[in-house]
Amino acid sequence: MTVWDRPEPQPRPAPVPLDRERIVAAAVELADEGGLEAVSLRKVAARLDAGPMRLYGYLATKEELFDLMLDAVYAEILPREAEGQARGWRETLRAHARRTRQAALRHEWLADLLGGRPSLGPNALAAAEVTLAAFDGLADVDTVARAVATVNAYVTGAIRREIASLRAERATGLSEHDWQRAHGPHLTRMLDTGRYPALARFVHEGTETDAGTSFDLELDWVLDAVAARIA
Amino acid sequence: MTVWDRPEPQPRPAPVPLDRERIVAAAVELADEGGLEAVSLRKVAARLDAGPMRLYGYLATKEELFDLMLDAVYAEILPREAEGQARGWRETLRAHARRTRQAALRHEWLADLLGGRPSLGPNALAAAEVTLAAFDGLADVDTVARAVATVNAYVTGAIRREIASLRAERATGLSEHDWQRAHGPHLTRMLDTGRYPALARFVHEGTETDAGTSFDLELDWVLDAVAARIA
DNA sequence: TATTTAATCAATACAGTGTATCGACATGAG
DNA sequence: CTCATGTCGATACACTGTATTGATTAAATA
Repeated sequence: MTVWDRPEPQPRPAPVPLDRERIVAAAVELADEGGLEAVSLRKVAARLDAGPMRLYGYLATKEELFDLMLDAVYAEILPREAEGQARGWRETLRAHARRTRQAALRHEWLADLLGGRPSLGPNALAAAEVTLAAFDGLADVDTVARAVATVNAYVTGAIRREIASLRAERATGLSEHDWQRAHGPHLTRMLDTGRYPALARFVHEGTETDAGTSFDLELDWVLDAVAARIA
Repeated sequence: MTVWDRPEPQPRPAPVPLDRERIVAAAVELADEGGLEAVSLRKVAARLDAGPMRLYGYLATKEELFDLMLDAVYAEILPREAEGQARGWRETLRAHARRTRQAALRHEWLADLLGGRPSLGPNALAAAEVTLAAFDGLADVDTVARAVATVNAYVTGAIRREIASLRAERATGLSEHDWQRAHGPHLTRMLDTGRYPALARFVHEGTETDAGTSFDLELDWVLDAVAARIA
């Protein structure tokens, strides 16, 4: 019995009208401001001028709130009606991946939720639908499923990596490149031990590439891999 | 100033001798038994017959404990000395990915930590070193960095996905295939709405493939993509 | 060796958490 | 107008991470 199975309680002329949408919106606000850890049922309820226990009419547990928040973000990720299926699987997947990344930049806590549990909300399903439909008639179901799974795994991992280093940068106030050299004297000291010669070369000689560009380039590698199996 | 920067306190003839290794071992035990959420500083300390505050001589914060736990797992992931670099980048990367997955099956909480913050512990660095060294002389630094980043992103995402559905299965006591059909009546009902025709086809017609096999196959796709750019 | 200094320890305390319980209350039905 | 249903919010509980504080111990000095 998940959130998606239980109907919302009927609205009542209460001190403050309440529904899941409002609850989730408040939670998303809090998370945008202070990360997932800033989301507590008490604070969410407070934003809605309600007692904490009031929420338990709409949610069975805090995890369910996270599920709802995630699905709310999937709503943002869905393609506009306009940009239809006419563009082929590759463009569809690429666009979906990039929108997901953009959503994660707007809502950094998305990185903590992505891939954390199966997403079965209506918007997550709709996103899956769009993606799968883009392969209609192009390959057998299992190949398509594998293709989508592979790309999604990459997207999840890449977003987590990017957000993780974004947070680390923010915590130290340095760019990633500088941060790698200055992060505590630790990394520098480790590299100077000579125990990581290859790694040292990469840290020193590597080019600092824009995260968005890296994401797109790597994504293209993965899409190429898929293309090779679809054709 | 991170964990890696601070030396361990000198051992003292205390009621119970303590060091980071022992602390991390206790934390890992707890996490193996009850997941990350079962790890509290109080419980870790209790396992070591120590007061909770005692740990703060060895850790500055709970997050640091997680960092140490993650690095402890990286130690398990490192290749045995024997199986050296002679096998080429592809085998090196593949083996690393599979060992990472195996570690995640032993320590499911790894899925929650992977990609969560930059890993700069000695073992994580050693793992990076081995991986990067496998490309020595085969391509320019930036290409190699991109290759490794892509594969790692896939591995992170794929492991999270697998552990997530493993947990969901366990929670409902059903196989994934059955679970998709039975998960709350929700998914079934959603699919029956006809709003997700492509998705419905995949759920009904898709073959239930062993997770390990899927991981390996998809990994090979990604490795192919890398190969195409290295050669 | 005697005394001071420094460090480590455990206890206490605090503010916060998710959620179970339960009495008060308001709403709809009869 | 009365009664039953079901929601609401207060209280309570067990637990969390960690700041603070004195006591106790070991090391350094005289």
